[in-house]
Amino acid sequence: MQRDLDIRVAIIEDDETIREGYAFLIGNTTGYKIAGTYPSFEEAAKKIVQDDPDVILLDVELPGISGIEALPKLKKLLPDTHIIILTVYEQEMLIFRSLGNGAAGYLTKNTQPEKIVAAIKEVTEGGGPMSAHVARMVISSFKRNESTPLTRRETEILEQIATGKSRKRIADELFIDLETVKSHIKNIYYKLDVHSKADAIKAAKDNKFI
Amino acid sequence: MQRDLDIRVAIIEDDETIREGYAFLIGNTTGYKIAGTYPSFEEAAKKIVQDDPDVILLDVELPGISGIEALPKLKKLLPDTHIIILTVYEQEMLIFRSLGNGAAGYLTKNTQPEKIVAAIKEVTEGGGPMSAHVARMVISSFKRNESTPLTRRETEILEQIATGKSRKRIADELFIDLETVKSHIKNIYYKLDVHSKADAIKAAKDNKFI
DNA sequence: TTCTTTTCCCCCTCTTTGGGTTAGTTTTGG
DNA sequence: CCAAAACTAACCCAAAGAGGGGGAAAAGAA
Repeated sequence: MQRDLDIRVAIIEDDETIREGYAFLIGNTTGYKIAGTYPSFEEAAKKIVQDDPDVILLDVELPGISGIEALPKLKKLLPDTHIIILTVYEQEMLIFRSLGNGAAGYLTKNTQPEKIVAAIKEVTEGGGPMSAHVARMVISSFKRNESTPLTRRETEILEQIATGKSRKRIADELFIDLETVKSHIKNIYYKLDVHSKADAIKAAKDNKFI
Repeated sequence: MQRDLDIRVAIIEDDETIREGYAFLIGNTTGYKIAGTYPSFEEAAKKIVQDDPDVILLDVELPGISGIEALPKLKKLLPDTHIIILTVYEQEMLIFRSLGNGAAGYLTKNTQPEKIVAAIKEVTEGGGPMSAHVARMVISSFKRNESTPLTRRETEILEQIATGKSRKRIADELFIDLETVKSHIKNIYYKLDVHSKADAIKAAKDNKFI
């Protein structure tokens, strides 16, 4: 086995059974090597830089500093290392935050062993491992709520407001009068039961009206 | 040529050159047949049901009713027809929303002819929006630009601004003075070379700083 | 026709924004 | 440890914008 060509994998996971199970699996796969295993981010921070992994498997729910919080810190310690999030949950928010925080991929803990190894290989080659289930969830999150109380024009105007544009600018771009935009906004606020821009944007996004 | 075995393709695209180009290309490929071509959704709505296509190539930016708006209407008219989105720009959000609304795939208009035909074949065989290519795109679209000129605090404040909150409210929620928020915003504007909220949000989103 | 949507008008007050300039404290990196 | 960067805060100003009150005409769809 040529040590220098192996993909070096680190595991940060508090559950010993899972941690050792993954380590055993990966350590016994040709082309892969365990660079280190740690029960928490605090432990990992001490040694992970000299252990120098190519890929880190990171549990989202760690004791102390959570995986989500640890993500940017790990990225800073090891900018070129790919991080794959491990979680039992498959929740939208968590996925978005993980991906937005620099994770290269996302795996649920019940993923089959072969797929875990395949995912590690994939991220080192520049891809992102994403199960069809997760992909479907992410894509469906872009779906609008069809039972919006807002009319087409109101939705359009609220979208523009959400980009930070002024009422005047929206009026100009939609070729309508400023007063018309104001009227629409009054109706939007009434329908969403809010009294400010920020609350309208939040209410609309929460309900997927925009 | 056995008419009944051909894959029937419809094109909804306002640009005549592109429309006829695609029609010529597909019509002259063995196994494919043009079921109809239309310059707008309004035109398509009149005849597309009796033209009965297996696959529809749909432009995102149509005059009148846009492609995005047309998608659910087409799905309702022809529930079993696969729809492939056509776009000039790589408008990620638009593409994702399309996928969420029932599109089976997307193609940019400069795609090579062979790939267009391949994409049509793929969707008729069940390859949908969960292809590795699309999944990769989803992940990369959530990745922040690591070489942001903005500091952590500036990014945080710009994110808050992007939600429509006032400076006062941001100051309160971050437990800092309004004047501090103003200072940060001045620095943000200077760094992004903009002079307004809307422009800062756009510049930051375009560059994936937020 | 009737209802909804879209359009536009007037009034008002108060908040917010963008910009100029300076400066102390804290954190971070070499 | 020291210097640079980041974060914090203060003062000034004019202009623009936001939110809310009321009303009403025109266009479209049901």
